[in-house]
Amino acid sequence: MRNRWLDAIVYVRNRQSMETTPQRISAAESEVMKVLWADSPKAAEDVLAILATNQGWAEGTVKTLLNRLLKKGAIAADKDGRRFLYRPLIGREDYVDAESQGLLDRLFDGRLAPLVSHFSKREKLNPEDVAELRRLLEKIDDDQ
Amino acid sequence: MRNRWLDAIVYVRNRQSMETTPQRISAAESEVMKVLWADSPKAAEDVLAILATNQGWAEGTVKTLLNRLLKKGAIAADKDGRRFLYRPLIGREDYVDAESQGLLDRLFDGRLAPLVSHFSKREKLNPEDVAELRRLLEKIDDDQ
DNA sequence: ACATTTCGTTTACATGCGTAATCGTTGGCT
DNA sequence: AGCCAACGATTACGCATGTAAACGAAATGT
Repeated sequence: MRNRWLDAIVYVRNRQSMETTPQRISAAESEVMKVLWADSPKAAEDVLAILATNQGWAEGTVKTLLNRLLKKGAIAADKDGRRFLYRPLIGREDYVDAESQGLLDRLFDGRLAPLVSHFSKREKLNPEDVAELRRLLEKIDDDQ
Repeated sequence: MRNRWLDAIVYVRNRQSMETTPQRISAAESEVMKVLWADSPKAAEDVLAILATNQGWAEGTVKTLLNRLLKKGAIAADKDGRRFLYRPLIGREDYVDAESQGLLDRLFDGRLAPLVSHFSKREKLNPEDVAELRRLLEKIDDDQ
């Protein structure tokens, strides 16, 4: 059973080879994605400015990550004069969705309630959280 | 800012060096942990029997993983005649907790409600899930 | 025109991980 | 006593990742 990629979360197809080559977005790469999701397109310089500050990364690091994301097809680069502007190709919602579902699948039988239950048991829910969840459920009910 | 291990989920201290060396439990390793959490102590043979079936792993693979977990201090091995019996040193609850919290921190500002909200927006909540969540909230309220 | 700056591209390198095979030791069988 | 089987320990190896530095080409300033 090929299960090397059971944990593959967000993946893309490599379009030069027709082979299906799922590629995860790594933790470091996802920091870059976050920056682009927050506001794009952005030049490498701007991405660097943000990540240098909030992750302490050097220029080379950010460039490598941008390139790896390009190869993985997770972002695109559009020429803008002498430089490129980068923008995400995969949506943040899809990414979040896949990551979350992956965690639920691995740890909670794919369902949300057991996760909430776990948090409750571990006393990680303060009254505000509970209130917020309650409001959410009400809204969900209203909607249908 | 050293943040290489921001994502470190479950970690242990290497006791020969006093250095703090956080080590994640990898995906494959966590499969071994699952087996031991389900029932322990267990001989390598028994762990293998399970993982050979449900992951398709060869003997060498399982032994490597057991050894890596030992080195990481995530499990212990107690001599039982000529063989060893393995048992977890870190609790499943702690592991699950750290993994879950890690995801929430990375994607949902550390809070649970936004995750639930995300699932709801993505229409990943069927009525049963909603009902279950509602029951949970009631129970939580009752408890305090 | 030439030197310099600025980008993107290529190369680097240690460590972790998935996935085993092989080695070595020790107890048991004949 | 010697051989075999069973187990743990050691070694292997390619790919991913974190973390860059070095290289090269193009644009810019002088």
